[in-house]
Amino acid sequence: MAKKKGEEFQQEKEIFLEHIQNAGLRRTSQRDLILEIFLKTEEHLTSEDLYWLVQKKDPGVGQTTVYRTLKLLTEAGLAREVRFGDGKTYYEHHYNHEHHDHMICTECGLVIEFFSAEIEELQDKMAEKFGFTPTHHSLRMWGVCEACGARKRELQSAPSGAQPRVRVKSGVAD
Amino acid sequence: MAKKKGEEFQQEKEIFLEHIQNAGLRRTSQRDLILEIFLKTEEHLTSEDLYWLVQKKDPGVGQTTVYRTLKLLTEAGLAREVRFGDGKTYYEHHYNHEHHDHMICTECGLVIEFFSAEIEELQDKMAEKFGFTPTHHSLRMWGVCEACGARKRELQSAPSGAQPRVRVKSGVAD
DNA sequence: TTGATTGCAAAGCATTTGCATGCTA
DNA sequence: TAGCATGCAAATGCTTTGCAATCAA
Repeated sequence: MAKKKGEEFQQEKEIFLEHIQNAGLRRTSQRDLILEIFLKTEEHLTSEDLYWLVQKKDPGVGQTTVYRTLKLLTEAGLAREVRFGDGKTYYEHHYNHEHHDHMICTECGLVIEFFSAEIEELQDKMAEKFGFTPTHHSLRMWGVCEACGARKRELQSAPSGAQPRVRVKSGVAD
Repeated sequence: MAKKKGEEFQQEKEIFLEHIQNAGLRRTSQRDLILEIFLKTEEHLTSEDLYWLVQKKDPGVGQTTVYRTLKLLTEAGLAREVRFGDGKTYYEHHYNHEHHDHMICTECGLVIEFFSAEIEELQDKMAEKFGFTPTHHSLRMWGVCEACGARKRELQSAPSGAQPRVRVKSGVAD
């Protein structure tokens, strides 16, 4: 649990530095800090989420820099953008993380990550059938998670207390 | 080709009227016109696309009404919202249209609709495994379509002439 | 008549951009 | 020192909302 500062995520940090050098960019304290906090947070977070976390460490860092740095991390292959249908862009770890897809509970906002090799295979087969060469994809399912399903079955009409972290807007999909 | 006004899409129109009545809403000339034009257009279109088409028939109709009516059509089950990654919301026909997913060419903007019962089945199986009850889903693949792939293979370095209808932003996904 | 509907303008939100200042390499 | 990076404010793009006037039922 107790690790020295800077000892973790060495691989990721090297990747970032390399990307920065290859692109002729510059290393800054802000970028270091944002990367550090991003790597430490094993959740889906928005630019704003990350901004507030960064604020706690260094109130001088601006929103814009967080936005820009997240783009950078994405380019470097460390982060991946995802959307769950509430209009915000979430970021998740990408490096050393197996590709996966998402189920989103429209009741409590829970996000379940899953992976199915069979589905991926069928997708590729489908693409091939159309002469399509896929570079990336996104599969999301919305619905009700186990806990919310059970809760709903019991208390039929009571309004839920906790607010979902991801509130999906109106009727349909994305 | 020559069909009398009002003879087409009777089913859809009835569904719309029914929905309007059930919800205690009112039938208006704007809604009729917007529905009419939406039904006639067998493409993915944004609220703005539809707005301009409507404008040609009745310049008095406002953007807002188109937005609101598209939401209405979605609620009535006649339309479905889709996003292709350019930040806009597209609408497609939903009634009497088999559910399908999308491949989006990041070169020319071509959108291919496809359906795979096997994939759907595996999705449901996956969901079940997590105790998740899905209500709807979205599967999209981005990549290069057949034509663009061929074109790229030939003229390696010439810039493309036509602009894609759907221009996918920056690096990643959604 | 009543209350839903419309269209305009203004507001909202998440994100991006312009620009003067600050700082890496 | 050159020019990338930063942070602020302003701008953007899509969508929603407030509101007075209009109109369907």
